[in-house]
Amino acid sequence: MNNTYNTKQKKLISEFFEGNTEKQFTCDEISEALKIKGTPVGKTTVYRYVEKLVNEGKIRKITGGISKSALYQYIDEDMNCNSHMHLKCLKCGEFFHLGCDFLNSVNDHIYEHHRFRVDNSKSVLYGLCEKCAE
Amino acid sequence: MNNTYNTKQKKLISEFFEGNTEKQFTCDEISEALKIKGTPVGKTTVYRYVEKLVNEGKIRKITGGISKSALYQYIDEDMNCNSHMHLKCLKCGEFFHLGCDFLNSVNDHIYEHHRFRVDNSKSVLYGLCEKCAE
DNA sequence: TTGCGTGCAAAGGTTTTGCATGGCA
DNA sequence: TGCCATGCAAAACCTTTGCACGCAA
Repeated sequence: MNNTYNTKQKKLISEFFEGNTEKQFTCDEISEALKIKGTPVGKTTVYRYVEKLVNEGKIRKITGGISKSALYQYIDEDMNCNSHMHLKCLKCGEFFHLGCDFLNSVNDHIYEHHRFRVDNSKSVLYGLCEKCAE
Repeated sequence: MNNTYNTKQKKLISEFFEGNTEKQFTCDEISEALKIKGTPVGKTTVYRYVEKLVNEGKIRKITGGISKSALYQYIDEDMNCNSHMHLKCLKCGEFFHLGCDFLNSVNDHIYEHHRFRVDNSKSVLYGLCEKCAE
């Protein structure tokens, strides 16, 4: 079986995400941040555990933006992120949750009329936020 | 100034996209396909020109799926791709255009109520298509 | 004690860059 | 002719893998 042991490293990575729910990080940044905190976790371990967290739906992997490396972000269960859409500004990188009734109905519409199950934990809409559009 | 010369290579790359508007390719695949056709274009040239076409909004760059490398696809002006959303199945990779009145109103809603300008040439929703969801 | 987890080093793969040559205008 | 474009080779990156050692249960 996989990942049956609770280790210090896994706890540190999870806690790092939980303490930074609105930010997004590369694996390298996570490893560096933990090293600076005095609780270093090797980059390889970060890559491996982060992949597992993505598969479990606990964090979001973001690849579409400006960053060359993949970014990872905690999925806060209290925010109900799986039922709303998300935006990311192509210029400043800011990330927005779109919790509103109209948009929550988009996925239902797509399923009912187009027979496609959108996964909000894997989808991000890109464009320009108000500030960056001037 | 940049790219002021019309070369055989640029023409071949553009024509390749125009002749395969519903498919998506990696840079390597484009270079290989042109080589097989007897009109080889170096991989470096493909990377460089494809980047320019993306910046000009002529082709779409797709990074979120299963493929490790970036995929590129022609944006057919006749299909009005900038006004509708797109889906890509995480399992089979199939790509869908979502042309319908309800969904065309989504971007307007996001702009009016959330002050964000979604760019449909840079955004793809991921999930499972009907077949792959069983 | 057993076997999963960790992390270094190395490999693998994609994309970018340097540079000499080639080709457009 | 002047300058941009091409493409090889190499570099630069990001991510994954192999392996010996460490640690949880």
